[in-house]
Order: sequence, then structure tokens, then C-alpha cells
Amino acid sequence: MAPISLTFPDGNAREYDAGITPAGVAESISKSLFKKAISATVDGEHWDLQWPINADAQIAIHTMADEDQANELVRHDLAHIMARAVQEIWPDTKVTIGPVIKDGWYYDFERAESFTPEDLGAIEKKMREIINKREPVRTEVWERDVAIKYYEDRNEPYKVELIEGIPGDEPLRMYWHGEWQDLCRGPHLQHTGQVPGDSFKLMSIAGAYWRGDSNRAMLQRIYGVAFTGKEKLRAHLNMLEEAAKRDHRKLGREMDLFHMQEEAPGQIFWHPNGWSIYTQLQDYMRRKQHADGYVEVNTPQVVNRKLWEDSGHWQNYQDHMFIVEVDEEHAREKTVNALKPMNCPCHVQIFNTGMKSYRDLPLRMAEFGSCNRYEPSGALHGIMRVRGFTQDDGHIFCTEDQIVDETAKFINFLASVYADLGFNDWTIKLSTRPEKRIGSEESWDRVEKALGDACNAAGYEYELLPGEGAFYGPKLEFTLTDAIGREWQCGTLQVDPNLPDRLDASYVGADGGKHRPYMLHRATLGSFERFIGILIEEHAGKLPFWLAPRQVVVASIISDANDYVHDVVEQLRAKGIRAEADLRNEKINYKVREHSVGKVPVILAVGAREVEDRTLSVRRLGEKQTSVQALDDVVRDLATNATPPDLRDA
RNA sequence: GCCCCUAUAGCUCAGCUGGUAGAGCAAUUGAUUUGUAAUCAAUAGGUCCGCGGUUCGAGUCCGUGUGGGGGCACCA
Repeated sequence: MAPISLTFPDGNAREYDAGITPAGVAESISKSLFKKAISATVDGEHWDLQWPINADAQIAIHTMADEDQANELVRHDLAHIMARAVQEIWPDTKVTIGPVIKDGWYYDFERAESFTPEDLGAIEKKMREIINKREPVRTEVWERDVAIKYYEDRNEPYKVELIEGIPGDEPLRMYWHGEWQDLCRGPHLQHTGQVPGDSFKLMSIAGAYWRGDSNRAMLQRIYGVAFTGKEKLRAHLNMLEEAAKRDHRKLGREMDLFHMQEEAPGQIFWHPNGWSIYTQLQDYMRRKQHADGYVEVNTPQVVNRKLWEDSGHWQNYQDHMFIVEVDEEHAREKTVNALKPMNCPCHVQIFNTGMKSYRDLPLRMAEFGSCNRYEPSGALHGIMRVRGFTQDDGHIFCTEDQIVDETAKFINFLASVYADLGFNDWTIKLSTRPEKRIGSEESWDRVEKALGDACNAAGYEYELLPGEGAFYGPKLEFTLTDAIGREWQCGTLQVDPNLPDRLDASYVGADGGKHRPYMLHRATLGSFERFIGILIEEHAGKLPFWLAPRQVVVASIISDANDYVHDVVEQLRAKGIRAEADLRNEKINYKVREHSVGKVPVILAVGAREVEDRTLSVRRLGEKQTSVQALDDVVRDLATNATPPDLRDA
């Protein structure tokens, strides 16, 4: 065999016989490296220690110290080990797939009986037994007919289907963890004993459709988390515990922001505190949009089905609309209406009044549009996914040439809003043409490129989501994460040549002819409901001062201070600050605790000294220390802080 | 919508294998005038989510509906 040259990360190269495996390479370096080795990177590809190398290459041998590779392998091996454990305990279970995900893995099973939470303990125990056996992991490439026969004989139809879906020229790789076999791309560890048995935990059981298709079998999914060390697992579990305290549903109750009840599932009863956040946010958005060149409109809630038929939504989304049927006394037939599930068709109606010239474009039309959608019961989630919500909606009517500029302008607008609200960690996703679509390939090419160019022009990177666009056009999604790391789409921008066409929107061009505008659907917050949910979780309830529903509590220490407390509250209110008095006959400790739990940003305590000196004892949320300041200084300082960021002097 | 879990006082929860409900906090009332995260005492508070069934007897067991949670699917 011809020798090959392998170059190591330090730049040194060594010669080996072609077909050498990374395991062999590691062994040639040292016995201890061989024992510690878990995988390799060969020419940038994550490589199993058992896979042969047949040509010159760059190589790096990995150990558990290489966090990224180690996590991937540990999680992936655990997926196999868990599947093996499950089949050892319940041999009638059929296996499907088990990929690595963020912080862990899952594996989908088919089994007649349901797994119970108690089963997880039994499975974990069996997994540890398998790990302790330190059985070798072995791999082979199989012919496809052999593999299919093998799985048919073992009554594993899902594996057969998987193999049938793999392109014919791709080799089929098999892995054994001990005697247990699974179809798998790899790579894997050397032996089960390399998995740290104290650094994983099975978390939950969930239903999941085979191949993500709701028409196919519902499988049982078991989720696990795993890390390379016990401490990291503990830190992760701790983080989840802390995150649960920031849950907007919990804080919504504790801060008395809103409630929901059975008679109106998916709809929100906003309490005074929550509504205060909502209106502050809306006032802020109204000013920002006005400054960015939007005109604000408002459109009807109950709209005849005809408009939804014309727009095409009736045909596609009838099941998800609240239908309102009205018997008109004098009408021959009852009318069928729908609560508006979206604002776009209504905005086109406004656009369509009068003649529009190319000089009117781009026309930026905004509405805080209340919408109702009959979302499937399983989709509802706190105030993040609801049936009644208000979008900070807007539609930009423009020409194709204006798409890049308008999109870049919007991205900058959104970035400024998010920054004002305390978000620096958000991502852009560009969803491109789906399989089912309308419009020419050329027009998709142009418009997809326009969105990408706009991101670049605004100075932001984006992630591509191929095939995830709407049937009429590509879109940008702006996502934020909640307390436990779930991603939520908040902002969006969608390019739509379709709706103007369906609803016959047009403008007169410079050539005097009639033209179709493009429509950019865009929302910055998405909906006030979802955004406030995210906002609460992001800040753990400690909202920026200007958004806090209860900004200041002035608390008396003795009742002789009551008059002064009233005076202070009055002065603060005169400056537009949401201040209230707490004159209850309670200890200051009690008041401080109660208002701290209620996330009031500033507590001003007033005792005999403060009354005497016209001062205030200032305590800010989260700080242990207090400071005594002159009343006038405090009022001036708080008034500055209470100003929304867009109204502050630069 | 689908799978699993779940529903006891305003909140957080206890109630063992069926024998007609309990704690802490909150609330109310009274006392306490207090210096930066819970003052003391008393009182009141519950069709045990709805409906059906098993049983002499159901908060407890079974079925079903509704709401909620975790996922999956969906998200114009």
C-alpha cells in the first residue's frame, strides 16, 4: 500500500500506510493518547476512530477535553445506549431515529404501551449498566439489500423505510454498541465506558410524529440531556430551575399583570399592571413608527367572508378563523363574517381608495391590529401563543426596486427598537422558496437576493432556512429566546407580490401605465402579547424603569411621615412617574420585601429623619444598599429615567 | 389536532392502600409606630375542574368533557 502523509495541528507530518485509522494513528503516538482518544477531525470532517484514511490529510485526535466533539459523541452514543436499554427492557419496542440536539439527544420509539415517568428511572439504570460493561463500539458498511433483509427479519419497519430513503450511492453504515446494532452515520466513541455515566439525565417523554408528518404514526420520544462532566450537568439543571422562576406565567401572577381563564382560552385579561406595560410599549412604538415614516390606520374586526375569499385566506385558513354568522332581519340570507385573523387585506382596501401614483411609494401603513385566530388547542402557550392578539403590523407598498432599501431600513428600525427594549441577542433567518409556491423562478431569485442584500446592507448576518418561505414569497424572521432557550419568532418581514394581485392593488407609474406594487408585510414586536411575554422573561420581571408598571413606592416608616409621603408621591406623579404611597402600619422590612417581590424598581422610605431634612432613603431593586438623597434630586433623577429611550436627548 | 402528564382555599402544596378536607403564605379584624426582604393574635375562606359510572360509601378507582403543562404537527 502506498504511504500517505498526515499533518497534525502543530504542523508536523507523519507517514502512514493508506487505510490507517485514527485509532492506529493515536496508538502510534502514545498508549495513553489511544486510551483517551474519542474521535478525530480529518480534513475538517468529524471522523470515527475506526474509519480508515486513504489519502493525505490534516488530522487532529480528539479527547474528552475537546468539548464540542465530546458533547456530540457522548450525546450520540447515549442515544444508542438508551435505545438498547429500552429494547432490552421492552423487546417489542421498535426503534426509529435518535439525533443529537442542543444539550442532549432524543430517541423516538414505537411501542403499544406508553412510557411512564417512572420508566425513565429504570431506563437510566439499565443505561448505566451498559456503560459499566465498557463494551466496544464497532462499525461496518453494509450492502443495502443485506441491511433491509436484516431489519425486515427483526420487524423494524421504520429502519427499512429509512434505508429505502437513503440515496443508492450512499454507503450504509452500521454500528454496534456491544451486541446491539443500529443504522447510523457515526462517528461514535471507542467503547460504551467512555460515556460519563454521571453526567446525563432522562428528562421527559413526549409524542412526536414519524418523519414530522401528522398523518403518520405518533411515536414516543424520550428526551435526555448529557454533558462531559457531572458539574456541567448540575449547572444545566440548576439553570433550568432558575429559568422556571422567570417564566412569564409565574411572574404574570406574582406581578399581577394578567390572567387567563377557561371561558376564553388563548385570550388575555390584562390587569392594570400588565396593561400599563402594554400601553407604554404601544405609545413607544407609535412614536417610533411615526418617526420612521409610517402612517397609522385602523380597520374593522368583523369582515364579510367575501374579502377573505378574495384574499385567498378563506380557502386556506377557514378552520383557523372565528366565524361570526349574523341573521339580518331583512336580509334574505344570513351573512357570514370572520373575525379578522390578519390586517393585510384591510390595508389593501385603504390603499385601493383613490388613485396611487409611483410618487406615493413607498407607502408605509401601520396598524396596531387586533386579530383573532382559532389556533389549535395544543399550540397555545401562556401569552406567547394566543388566539386573540394585537400585531404591531405594517405594510409597505413599494416597487421591486425599493425592496432592498425598505428592508434594510426596517432591519435598522427593528434593531433600534430591540436595543431600546434591552435585547442584544437576536437572530435573522431568511426563509426561501418552498416546494409549493407561485411565481417564476427568476422573480424568486431576485427577491430572495434582495432580502439577503438588505441584511448585508444593514450589517447583519442571517441564517438560511431553505424551503421555509411562504408560498408567495421569501421572508425574514427575527427570533428571540425565552427563559429556557426556546426560540420565538417576533419580528418578520415578508415579500408579497400575490395579495396586491388578488385584491387588484395598483399605482400609476412614471410611464402613465398601471402597475402592481409589492407588499412587504412587516412586524417588529410581532404581537404585543408574545413580546411582553419575552420581555418579562428576558428581564426576569425587572423591566426597564420606563416600562415598569409600578415605578416607585414611597413607604412610610412612621405614620407621622404620611403627609410628606403624599407630598412626594404628588411631585413624582406631576413628572409622569407611576408612584404610589404605602402608608400601611407595617415594618419597613415588610414593605421592602413585598415591593421587592413585586419587582418595583425604586422604593423610597420615609422616616422621621427624611421628613425633617426633606430627603428620601432610596433603595433600588436588586441592591442591598440604600442612599439618602435630597427630594429634588430624586425627583429630577427619576424623571430622567422615566423618559422612554426614544425621547431622551442623545 | 395528536401523544404523555396534570387539575384540592387567591397562591404554593399535603391528603397512605376508598370512610364525607388540612398546612404555610395571602385576605379580614384587632393590637403593634416600627429604619431597608416576612411583628403578633384571632377570624373567615373549599359544588376537592364539569358530567357520568363502580361502590353501602369517591378528593381518592374507571370513563368522558374542559382547562393547564411538556413535546409533535400548525403558526397566513
